[in-house]
Amino acid sequence: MSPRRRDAEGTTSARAVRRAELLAAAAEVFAERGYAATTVREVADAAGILGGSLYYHFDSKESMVEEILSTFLDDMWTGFDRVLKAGLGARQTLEALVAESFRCMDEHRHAVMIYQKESRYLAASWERFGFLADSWRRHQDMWLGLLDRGVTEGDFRADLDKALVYRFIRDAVWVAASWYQPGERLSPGEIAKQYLAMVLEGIQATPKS
Amino acid sequence: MSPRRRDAEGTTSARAVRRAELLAAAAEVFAERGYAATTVREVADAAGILGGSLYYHFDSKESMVEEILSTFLDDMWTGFDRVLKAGLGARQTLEALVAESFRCMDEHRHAVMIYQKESRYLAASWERFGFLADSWRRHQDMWLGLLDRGVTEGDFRADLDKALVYRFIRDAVWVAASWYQPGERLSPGEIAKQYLAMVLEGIQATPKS
Amino acid sequence: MSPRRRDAEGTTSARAVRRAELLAAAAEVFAERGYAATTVREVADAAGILGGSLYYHFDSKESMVEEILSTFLDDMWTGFDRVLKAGLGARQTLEALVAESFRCMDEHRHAVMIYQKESRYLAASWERFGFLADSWRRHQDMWLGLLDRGVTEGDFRADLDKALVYRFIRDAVWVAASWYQPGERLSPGEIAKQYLAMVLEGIQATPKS
Amino acid sequence: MSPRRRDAEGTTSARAVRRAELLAAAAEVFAERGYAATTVREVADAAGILGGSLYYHFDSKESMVEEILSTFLDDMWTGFDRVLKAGLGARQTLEALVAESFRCMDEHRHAVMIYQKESRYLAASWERFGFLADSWRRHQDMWLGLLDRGVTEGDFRADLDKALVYRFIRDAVWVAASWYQPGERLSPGEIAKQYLAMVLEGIQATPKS
DNA sequence: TATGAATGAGTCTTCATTCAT
DNA sequence: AATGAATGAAGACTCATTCAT
Repeated sequence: MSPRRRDAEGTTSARAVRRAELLAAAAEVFAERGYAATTVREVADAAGILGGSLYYHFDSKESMVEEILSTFLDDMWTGFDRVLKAGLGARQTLEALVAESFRCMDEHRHAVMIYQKESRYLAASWERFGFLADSWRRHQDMWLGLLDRGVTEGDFRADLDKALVYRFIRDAVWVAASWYQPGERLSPGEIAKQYLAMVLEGIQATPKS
Repeated sequence: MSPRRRDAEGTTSARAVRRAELLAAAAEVFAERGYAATTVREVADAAGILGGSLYYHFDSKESMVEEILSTFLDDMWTGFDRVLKAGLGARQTLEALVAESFRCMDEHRHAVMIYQKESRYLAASWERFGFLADSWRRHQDMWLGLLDRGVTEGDFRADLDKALVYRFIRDAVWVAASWYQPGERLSPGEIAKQYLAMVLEGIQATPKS
Repeated sequence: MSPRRRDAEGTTSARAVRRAELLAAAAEVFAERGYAATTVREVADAAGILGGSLYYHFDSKESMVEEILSTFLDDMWTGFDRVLKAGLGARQTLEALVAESFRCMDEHRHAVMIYQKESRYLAASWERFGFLADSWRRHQDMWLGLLDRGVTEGDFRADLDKALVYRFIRDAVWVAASWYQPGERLSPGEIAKQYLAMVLEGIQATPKS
Repeated sequence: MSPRRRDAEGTTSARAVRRAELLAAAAEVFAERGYAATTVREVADAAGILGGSLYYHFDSKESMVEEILSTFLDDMWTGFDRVLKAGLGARQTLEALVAESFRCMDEHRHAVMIYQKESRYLAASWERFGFLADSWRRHQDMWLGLLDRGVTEGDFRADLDKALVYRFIRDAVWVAASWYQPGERLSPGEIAKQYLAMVLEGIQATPKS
């Protein structure tokens, strides 16, 4: 029986638990220092073992990031799909997506940072990371579609360049990962609320009419 | 007049011109691939010379990024300082800063991308990059001060978390560097205008009153 | 008992043994070819491993010479100090020091050669090798002091320039390292005896009185 | 007419003068830092020109040392041969050789240092430096022959190992180059006298008989 | 499961040397 | 004669990876 086999019955085996621990350590270091600049030894140090020992659990440094990112993306798209299937209006969909994004950030903070910073480089360098480019494309389609619908339905302004708006929202939301600290002052929900306020209504004081 | 002569009167000497060319090539590659993941050979290839030849002009890979970043930051802060000294109201200051940011992005696109992605890593790893952390701090002080003033003066909404707003604007603006292509559809000025519209008024359709 | 265990009680751990082996190989090559002219690959070849593998054990080429030299100097000064504390007369002290020098040469032949040839360059180039200059100074003080005492006590001639005599002895003794082959014709003790005969009595045939 | 041609009629051409200047600068740096550790740029710096410019005068770094050393050796052997042909007794020959050695050291100090430190490495590494090994052999033959004669003629003690005495004298004399400063306290002649006193009579105080 | 020693490809950097000007 | 930009081979060092224990 191979020690690498996926656990048959979904039991969270000791092995899977250890993998998750190691990946959490790896994600933190990758997020902080950048994937390319991080050595396997640094990952191992963070996990409290020696460099070579990581290779008992993982094939390579690459397969570590891959697993970190795909785990996060699976979760994110599960969440997004749930929202998209809920049959909400454009504006409420947007609100739900932003909320979902911040929830993801709360749970996969380091993965999100890596996704932000390294996607392009990874996708461009190795075929196995093609799924990252796919995810960005899906992201774009989702948002452009939503913005279209929102304008049609009269929820969103029609005088803005949609490609610009898409990037504006995408970036503003995701870059938050780089400063967000779980368990700090603001909860993901509160941040989402304030972000939505800014995005939807702007930061300008409304003239008392 | 020999090109060898030290340039006394600010004449751009042949040497300085060559340095600038090489740095432009380096900036592009660093921006695309990431500093750590870029090899000196790739930089040299992009410049059309051999790896070792770069060391005639620069001490090290590090000193190349250093010069790229400091040149950009000098220009940026010169621009920002000009705006800040102009004695404008909070809202107009914000508009001018955003416009200035996009102008910088137009001129130093790759440097901006590097500044975005690598600042933290560089500043944390080597003392010589302390000026990056300084710049971020100054950035933050500038924006927080401006937001404060804007709220006081009644230009900006008072119900938002200022730290959040600061990061929101900072990120939304700067991350644009990662997709902005000089000479494409939208000019820096137009992008700035649309960004300001979103930031100030939001993307929500205004209810016909 | 695992060889991995940290050696608490001064047990020579496997690691320390390996280091010593590698340093012995390095010392031989450095002594033969000169430190600067020796490549890390040559050291590794001499040790039967690959270049990169040396860096598992040592930080750098520099730290290899440093360890070679400091190990030797520690031993040498331990020996000299023992002699100096023995309360012998000047002449006997000189004899004991020369004997001790040849014993050191027997045990640390390559380190001595390196000490002879590279001290000045190393000490002048890197601060970390300041201990070499210190050792030379101590050497000088020791010999000048001894010669002074010897003249005072009537053991040594008074008509010679002491600085010259010091250098004469120092050089004559230590340069022997460059031709001395352990286990050859003459033992360290015999060489010391003959050297002392020359230094003390000269090579001139004594007139039959 | 090639610019490299040897001046036909022994005229000290401007070219030859410049070569000598450059070689003097090179010798000083080689002596100080060691041949292998010295860069061509350092030689050029010492000469006040740029690295590449040296190649107008010399073929290579190697040919610089070669010329430095062969010039010195030619002079030295001319001097030694004059002494050997003078038909002196063994003891007086020895005195004359030592005196001649110190005269050479005075005139070719840096070359002597290089000869001392780099001969073995150079001779072992490149065929063109075979003349160095030849010189050492000739040296050895000369001294061993002289010592033999001196013992036979009753000038020197018979109870010493001749190979040892040879090395003793050779080293003691030549290593002086490493500390000798022309124009300091002692003249070459005085140093020679004191060295001879030590070598011949020893440093021991002679019992008042 | 983990260790620790080693591998070997690859990286940054140095430097002797060339050459057009 | 000398400059300064470039070459290209080689050197020190790094690091992902392997493997016997």
